[in-house]
Parts: sequence; structure tokens; C-alpha cells
Amino acid sequence: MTASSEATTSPHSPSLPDSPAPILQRLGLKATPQRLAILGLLFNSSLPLSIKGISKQLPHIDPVTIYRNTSFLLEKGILRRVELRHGHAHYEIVKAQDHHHLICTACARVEEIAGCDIQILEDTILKKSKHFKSIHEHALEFYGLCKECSKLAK
Amino acid sequence: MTASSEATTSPHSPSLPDSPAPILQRLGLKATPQRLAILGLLFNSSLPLSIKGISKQLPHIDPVTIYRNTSFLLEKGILRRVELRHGHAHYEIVKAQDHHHLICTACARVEEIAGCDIQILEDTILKKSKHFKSIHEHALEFYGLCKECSKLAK
DNA sequence: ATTTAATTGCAAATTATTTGCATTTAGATT
DNA sequence: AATCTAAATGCAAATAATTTGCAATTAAAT
Repeated sequence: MTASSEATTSPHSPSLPDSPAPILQRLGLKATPQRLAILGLLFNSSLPLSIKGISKQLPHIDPVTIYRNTSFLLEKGILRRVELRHGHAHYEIVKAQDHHHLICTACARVEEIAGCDIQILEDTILKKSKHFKSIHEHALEFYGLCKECSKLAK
Repeated sequence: MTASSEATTSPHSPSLPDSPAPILQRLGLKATPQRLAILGLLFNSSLPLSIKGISKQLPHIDPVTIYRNTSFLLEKGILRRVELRHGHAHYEIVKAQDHHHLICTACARVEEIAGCDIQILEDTILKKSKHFKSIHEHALEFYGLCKECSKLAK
């Protein structure tokens, strides 16, 4: 209960991850090899990963452990769940700079879109809303065809 | 095959639904009572419905039939699938004017946000993209707290 | 070295969704 | 109106994603 949180960490907003181990410490989570491996993988991935994707690269870790860790890290705000319409969840590290994705609806290609100006809309939306008080997150994905699939068109 | 499509319908884009029966005819689909009921329900709903939501209001229709019809109508562009993070799909009629949703992450409240200017971003995004040729759809949802849940805050 | 709560792995349950197949039926044809 | 046929339905069973229970293990505090 007496978490020695003497803030030796950087001064930016709550959970801007530096690297796996410090993150876990900061949250008071045990740095198990499984956790470090999962987080490490996500840190090095340029695109969101599915449970299976993680599982394939870390076959010695039980998928249940991956499920539990991802949803835990999701709650803690370290991970974000991305909807790619592939029939299962995908996760990525929450980075300082917000971004979105382009998803090919023909093949499974995903590309990151840098930058995001949506947040500036949020105040306006709330002003117009009848029932809502605050917005803490948004999801924006673009679905289309990648160049390759566009060529194979019919 | 000889669908008597003599365009008595309005002159706007491909599938802007008027009402259940005409839509089905236009697509060459049988107007079964089940289909009409499902479409009718969605037409009258101001918010996206889940399979269960539809099922509850139409208990005499087998859920499998609802699954099959929603995914069929989804492919045909009559319905859109909305991601509310409730653990299952939600569907709504595709209307002329694009819109988005506010979803309370504490209770399950959903509110519609009228209007959308995201499409004007699409060209810019494609110009910057390395692999993508076209965008035909986007999903934008805002997650936050509704006023009621905000009061019950902790 | 000891302790303990957190974490893991395995088995089994749950939930969402899909598929196979025999029966029914909307709508076209006569 | 009776007949025909492909499309659509309902039921049972399969699959896929995710969650839960519990005993065994382990990180990190003492």
C-alpha cells in the first residue's frame, strides 16, 4: 500500500512510456519476464499487434497471460486498443503524439497516419452535446484500398 | 436478372435508403417478413443496435437470421458497423449525412454527433500515404463520460 | 533466507459469430 | 391460382475470441 512514489521519472503527462521496465515500476507492477517481453515487443512494433501476433512471437508465453497483460496495461493507459476490423483486438503503445491508421479492406495492410487534429474538435462537440460532460479519447480509422490491392481491382 | 430499375427513386448517391421494402427490391433481395422487421427496427432506431438488441425486440426471429441479414446488408452498404467498445457489433442505417458517436465509458450511453468534416482530410492523408490508393470509409468515435456518470465520479 | 501478494499456466467456461443442412417461402413463371 | 426454384430461414453444431477458477510459481519486500 505504501508505494514509494518519489517521482524520479520525467515531468510529462501521466503515462508517457520510456521503456518497458520503468513503466512497470512506475505502476507498481511486477516486472515479470512475460510482461517485459510483451511490452518490449509492442515497443518495437511500428504497427498494432493482435494477441495472436504477440503469441506467435512469444510462443513460450501462455496466451491467457497475454490477454491478461494487455487488458491490464490497457486499463493503466499504457496500451490503446485499435479497431482494424480484422475480427479481433489489436494493441499498441500509447505514444505522446496521437496518430491514426489506414486499413486496406482487401488485404490486411495497415499504415500509420502521423499527426491528428481531432482533439481541437472535442470542445465544440461537448458544447453541442446534450448528455456528455467530457471526452477522454477518440478513435479514428480510415478504411480503403492500398495501392497493390487497387491494382488487382475488379 | 432483369431488374426493372427504371429509377423512380431520388437522384442521390447509390444506396440512400428511403424505407425498408424499396431498398430490398432495389438490391434484388427477397422482402421476407424477417428482413422487413429487422430493417424497420433499424430505421426507427436513433442509435446503433446490437444483434441482441434487435433480437430482444424481435424474439420470434432466430438470431442466426439476424446475423446473416446484418452482414448481408452491411456488404450491400445499407448498414454500417459501429464500434462502441461494448464487446459486440452494433449496426445502423447508412444515412446521407455522415455522423459520429459519443460513448460513455462508465455506463453504456451513446449519443449521436451530427455532421462530420473528416472527409475533407482524406485527400491530404492519401497524398502523404506511402501505400494507400483510396479511402472509402472512416470510423470516428469519441469516448468520454456522460453528465450522469460524471456526477457519480470518484 | 523468508514471506506474501501478485502473476502465471492449464483447464474449462462464456460470449460472439459462423457454418451445414433440411425445410420453408417469396416471387417469377406458367 | 398452381407450380417452380433459388433464396432465405431455423435449428444444431462448430469455431473463434476472450474470460474465469484455481493450484503452483515467483518478484520483490522484509
